[in-house]
Amino acid sequence: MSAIESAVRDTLPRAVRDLARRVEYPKGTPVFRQGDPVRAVFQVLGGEVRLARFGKDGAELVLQRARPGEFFAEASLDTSRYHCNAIASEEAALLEIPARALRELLDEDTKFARQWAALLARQLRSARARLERLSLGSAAERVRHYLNTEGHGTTCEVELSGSLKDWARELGLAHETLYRTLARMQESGELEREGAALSLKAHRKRV
Amino acid sequence: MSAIESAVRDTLPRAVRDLARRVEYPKGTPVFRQGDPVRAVFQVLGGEVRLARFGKDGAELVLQRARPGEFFAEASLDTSRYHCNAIASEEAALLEIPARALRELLDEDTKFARQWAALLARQLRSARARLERLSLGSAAERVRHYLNTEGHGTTCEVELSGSLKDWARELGLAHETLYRTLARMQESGELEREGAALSLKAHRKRV
DNA sequence: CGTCGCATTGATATCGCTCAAATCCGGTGG
DNA sequence: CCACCGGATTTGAGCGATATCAATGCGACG
Repeated sequence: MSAIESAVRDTLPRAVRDLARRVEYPKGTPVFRQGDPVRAVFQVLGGEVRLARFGKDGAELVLQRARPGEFFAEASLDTSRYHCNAIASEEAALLEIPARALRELLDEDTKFARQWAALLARQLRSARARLERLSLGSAAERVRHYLNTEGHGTTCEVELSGSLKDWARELGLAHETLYRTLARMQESGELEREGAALSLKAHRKRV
Repeated sequence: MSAIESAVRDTLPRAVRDLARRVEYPKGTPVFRQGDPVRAVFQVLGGEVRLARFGKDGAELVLQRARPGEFFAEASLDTSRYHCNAIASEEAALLEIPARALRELLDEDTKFARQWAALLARQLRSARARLERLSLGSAAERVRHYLNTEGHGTTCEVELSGSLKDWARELGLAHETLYRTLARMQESGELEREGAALSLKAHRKRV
């Protein structure tokens, strides 16, 4: 196990770590599928897992991208079945935390229960930020909103983790539209771009 | 206080009820504003409260509509400032639960902490459902998704609570588009409509 | 070297948004 | 009781932005 993995793992209370098991999934492997009975909650140690649903037309909708340190399926803890599909989009190392044991721990350890609630609240705020973003009408506004929301520093710097195509889907745009929008924003000098690093030039008020 | 209010109130543990205070807000009154320090979490006893943010262009984005029995600002419990505006869209009676006391209660009462976590998880699933909906490309798909997701029974019946205009904003559509879409869906026989009651005729597989 | 997926750009069509106007409806005041 | 008002509900017309289809370059990988 890498040092990074250890660091991630250490964010959990010992009690949880003792419950958990380390598992690995090759790229493209499903961790669970929609409708499967809920057996565990997961934390990503390394790699990436995507939570998605598929529409009848086969279009994939990514609900969440879980990166190292992040949890997923945590909203399913008190349901009987998973409500979406989890697929390792990169080779992934996961910490598998049995649901039953976690539930018991939540009943015993109030400190951990508080942390858990805070985790859920954070996810909820994040989901609402995405909602706000998707309700914006134009592509440029969504990009700006993303940078304002997720970016760091006065220039709202963002280091994209995946491909632009992935990002486009997260923004609810066709990837071609995103390319063009970025190009236009660079053209106008509003946006700075070097590979996967984006930043705003003229910083305007937060959304 | 009405019988309904009592029933709502009874869904809370006594310990919380003892902390809470009943307050009323006339239609249009702000309960709190974005940036205000977090003093309380709320449960709606009667009426309706909307949580919204305003874009720089003045457009309102409704993040959540809280109806009787529902909580709001619960995701702000462990933050220092509210991240959106709460406005009574109808005359509203609320239960105001001081944040500090609630935090203490969460540390003491494990049973309540579990309920609280379940509440957050429910909200999270709901937000993700909305996310899924907004990422759909066409107006008709969003309407179908809404009915499939929120509707009851095999025909996905839904009783709209507000105006169609409100619903349109929740779906991320211009109201004119929603009117036309509904009209076309009725035209094609896919949708049944009687005032605020909607239902699907030919039920197809869930999204 | 061939293949595959991402990145990019072009052309076109579609769909939703915007502006406009007419109607309906509930509530209010004379 | 009736006139009037504001907001919701429709419907129309036109524009523009985005999705879609297509083609090309490019880099990674076997």
